[in-house]
Amino acid sequence: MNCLRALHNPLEVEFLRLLLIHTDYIEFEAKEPVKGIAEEIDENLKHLRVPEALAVFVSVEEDDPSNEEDIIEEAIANIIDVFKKVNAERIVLYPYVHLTNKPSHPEDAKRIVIKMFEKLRDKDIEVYRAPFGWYKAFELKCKGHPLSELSRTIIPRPKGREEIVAEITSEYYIIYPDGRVEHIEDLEKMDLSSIEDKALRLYIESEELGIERKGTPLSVNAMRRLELVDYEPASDSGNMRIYPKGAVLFNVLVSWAKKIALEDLKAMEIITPLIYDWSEPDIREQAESFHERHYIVKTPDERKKFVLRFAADFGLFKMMKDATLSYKNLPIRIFEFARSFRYERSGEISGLKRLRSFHMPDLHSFCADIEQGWEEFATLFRHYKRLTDATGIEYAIVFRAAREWWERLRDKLVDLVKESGKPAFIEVLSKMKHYWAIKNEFQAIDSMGGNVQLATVQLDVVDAARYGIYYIDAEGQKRGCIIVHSSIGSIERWIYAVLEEALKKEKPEIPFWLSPIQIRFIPVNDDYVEDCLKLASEIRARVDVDDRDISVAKKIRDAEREWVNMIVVYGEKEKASGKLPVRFRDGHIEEMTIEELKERVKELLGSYPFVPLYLPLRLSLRPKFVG
RNA sequence: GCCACCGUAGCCUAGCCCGGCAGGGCGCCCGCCUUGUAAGCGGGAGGUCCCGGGUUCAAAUCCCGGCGGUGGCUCCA
Repeated sequence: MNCLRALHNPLEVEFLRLLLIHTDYIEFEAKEPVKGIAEEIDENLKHLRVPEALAVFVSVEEDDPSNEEDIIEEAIANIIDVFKKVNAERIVLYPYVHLTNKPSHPEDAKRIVIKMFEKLRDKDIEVYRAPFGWYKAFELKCKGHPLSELSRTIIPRPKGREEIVAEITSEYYIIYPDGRVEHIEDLEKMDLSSIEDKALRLYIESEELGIERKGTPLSVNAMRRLELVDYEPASDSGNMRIYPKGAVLFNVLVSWAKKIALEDLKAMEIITPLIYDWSEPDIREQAESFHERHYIVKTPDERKKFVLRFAADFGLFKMMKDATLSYKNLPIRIFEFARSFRYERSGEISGLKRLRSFHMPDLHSFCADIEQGWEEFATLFRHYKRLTDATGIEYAIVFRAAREWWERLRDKLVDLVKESGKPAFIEVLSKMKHYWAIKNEFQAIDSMGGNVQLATVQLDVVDAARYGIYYIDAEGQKRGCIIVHSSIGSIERWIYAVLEEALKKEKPEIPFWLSPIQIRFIPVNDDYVEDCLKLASEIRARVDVDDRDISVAKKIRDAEREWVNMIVVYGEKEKASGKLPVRFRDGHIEEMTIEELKERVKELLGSYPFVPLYLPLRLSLRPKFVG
């Protein structure tokens, strides 16, 4: 869900020039004030002679006032660096517009020079300043050693992510379904017992307060024992092997994701390449800005390098940049089932929760304006909530928003939470951290009380113009789209969440529609295998037949350990009566005819997607993959 | 990436602290049993004790380095 970020080049925008001269002395005299610019000064500051000084001539160029502090800081760091290297005793700041041919407004320059002066003084450096806005006479004697004459151009160092993030402060709220918005004064000290929604409470403890979990999530062993997913030692860490039964579960989830996107939301599906040319400037810039967290693929002759995509955005945005869009087309939704790769650091990989290779159903909506964007955000939120509810997993609803957008969208957001009937935790950030104005997260709670993010919806107000994704409005003007990024979350994480939810119970159960094996027939002995095969083939469900030559009790035990939803023992009695004893996970047995069973299956399946079981019908023909 | 713990047959594991023939259960194969709602009985095959190095007469065991897994930290664009 992440983006190509074409950052503007700071070189072209703002800077400050310095000329640094290590002097035996510098002497100046203010002669005449420049009209409208000159600062008022004491008589005794009009004429100064400063020995053993580092003379710093400063000119301020057209600058962006929003970056002023950064520029000053960087300039001070440079001056002090030279000051120490040349071992000067004091500093003289000398405003000198002539170093540039595109000077800033004098008021800005004056303010910046004065601030620099004050900062240097605050660092206990003996510092003097020539008055601003006067015609001055000056004289100096340069020492002439190699470092005695230097010029520096100050470019505000683009801030690292850490710095930007460190400057952002957060406030927290809980929005209740009755419309109440509770401001949390102190997250550390808040009374969690007052939160009725258990998942929300667990989420806050786990993610926001970092309370330690009790141990290894149960799915880590279960995924292997159930022959769903396993580690692949012959690959890189975090690249999993998926067994046939895992593939069934995987494909049901994929069908579900596609059904939501393509049928319910009428998105258009696309397929884009996995690898992207490393020499494309925007791709390279984006990839490099991401801490080397990507795989590189080289051609055999090593003449070309490609980056393995870490999200669907690469191909999608390239495609949309080339597309011609009219306001009449909007909003449009584009879906891609995107296998993605992220080179997560070794300690960050974990079970099915965090992988280096994963499958992300990715849905992007392109909208005309913020109103349409919000409508889309709300629509997607409703869908994802309904669908998350359908899996029966325990989850918390979280929103994050930049302050300006929280203020702007607050009423609408509260209405959305009211409508959802579930309280939501919201983090309000002092400024925008990424591209989104507001985002939503569905946070599932695992068997150990830990949390993992599944679905997300993000309202992106900045990226479209940056990527060159435009539409033509009713007046024929080119305008940037509002992009809503969203996903139900990776298929792997869904497998994790479904298993974790099942494992919270004493007798784990996967919801019928997701379960790899839904019904198992157990013939009492060889004489009934053929009948069972025939019955199994009549039901549109994932059904199999345990035809192994072992005791019925043993077959039942195996079926239970495999979490089969319904077990049917079939022998003489059943053949005679036509009634099937269907054993459910809770242990109770219901007698029903084959027609009644088929009806029950239909009910349970409802409108969920169905994927057949692509495994031998007879258990005796199946290999054991684990154990 | 950092810290801690772990790595013995396809799977689960005993043995490791205190160096001396690698043991059990599941699964698999063979045979018997013909099975009725959570493990029927007997036999057999199966080992690079994660990898590399070191100490020692002798290393699964002790030491060093690596790889892999899990948890925590950080991170999650």
